[in-house]
Amino acid sequence: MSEPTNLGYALLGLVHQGPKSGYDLRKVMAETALGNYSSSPGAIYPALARLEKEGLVIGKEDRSTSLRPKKVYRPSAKGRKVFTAWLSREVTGDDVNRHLDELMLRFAFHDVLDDRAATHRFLKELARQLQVFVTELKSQRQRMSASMPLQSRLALEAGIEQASASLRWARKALRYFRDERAEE
Amino acid sequence: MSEPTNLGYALLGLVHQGPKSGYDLRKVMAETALGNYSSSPGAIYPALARLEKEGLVIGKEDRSTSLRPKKVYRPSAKGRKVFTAWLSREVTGDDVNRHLDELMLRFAFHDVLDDRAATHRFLKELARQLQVFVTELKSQRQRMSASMPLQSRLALEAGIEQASASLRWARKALRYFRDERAEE
DNA sequence: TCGCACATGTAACGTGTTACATGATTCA
DNA sequence: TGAATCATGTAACACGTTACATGTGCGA
Repeated sequence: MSEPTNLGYALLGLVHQGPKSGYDLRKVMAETALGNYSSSPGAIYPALARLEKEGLVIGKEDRSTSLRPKKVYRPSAKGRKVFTAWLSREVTGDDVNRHLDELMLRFAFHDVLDDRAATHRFLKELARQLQVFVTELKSQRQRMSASMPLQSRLALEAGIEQASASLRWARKALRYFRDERAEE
Repeated sequence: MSEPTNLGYALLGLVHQGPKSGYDLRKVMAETALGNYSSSPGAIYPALARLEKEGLVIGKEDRSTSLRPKKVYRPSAKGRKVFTAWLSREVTGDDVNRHLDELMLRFAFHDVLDDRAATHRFLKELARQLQVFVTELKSQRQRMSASMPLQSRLALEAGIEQASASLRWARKALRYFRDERAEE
């Protein structure tokens, strides 16, 4: 029915790396940068329940250890399809502007695609859109900096620096996914 | 009763720059980087209503132009106090990790404080915490990069680059707020 | 036996998103 | 007269936060 949230996609991505229980997932979320998408039980467990209800993951009770039975999740065929479709989505200007975190999340799981050309395209488009974004921010600075207090101007500067850093990163990352046949 | 959200603080900050209607605020939000905190009427108008209910802003009907009366907001004394208290809050490690956006929002409005020493302290602490954060990310990279797919490793790298860019920016910005008497 | 890590959930709450609704004023 | 802009809102909905609840197995 409805689309997973970023948290949902993060969880779906993690179970692609091997079957995991809710508790396992919580730990990974808490210990890595993925923690930005929350690691609290009040978010994780309902998110898993939603993924299961939508048929994107399959949960199996596991009593192998005599512990309280834990539920281990793995992606379903549909889950794999939805996930790779998400990974393969076009990179839009709006994404770069407002949802850069989601783009980075997608990139972090791009190995699931196992398609160097697709990742190359992703980074290429990301770099292009970041370039546009940086240019926009700079023209905003030019237009408005005279009328802004020093602090606001510097805050805008911070945005420019961060976006520029992302752009440099994307260009550097591109080198790792250059296609074998020189493709441009 | 309850604390304003980032959107609430953004609006409260904007009315410090001069009385503004909901529509004015929507325009500013839509046209600037503040747009990250939403510019949709379904967010702005309820947020303003909350600020008014909490006594942080005062809304006045304005019929000066014969238009449909528009409501113009300005901060109350309490609103100014709450706002400056927010601006003056300590910079914590958790903030840097998960709420860097809020820190930048606070900095962008720091001119309201009109206190160079306070802004200097803010940036100093921000730089310190960013340094800690970058170090943490780098040690995470060291510990885990061997077991991660190339893409995840690069995504972590992106986080490091962004945080480093913020750190460089904070150090540069510090120079603008050096206290007159050399204070360290 | 005491506390900690393991393990899974629920309930209330606030808020942002999307979509809808309404109406005045200005200009072509 | 019709469209664009000014101007303010409401309602349904989904989701994350916080806090709570419950119980197991293990090591000191």
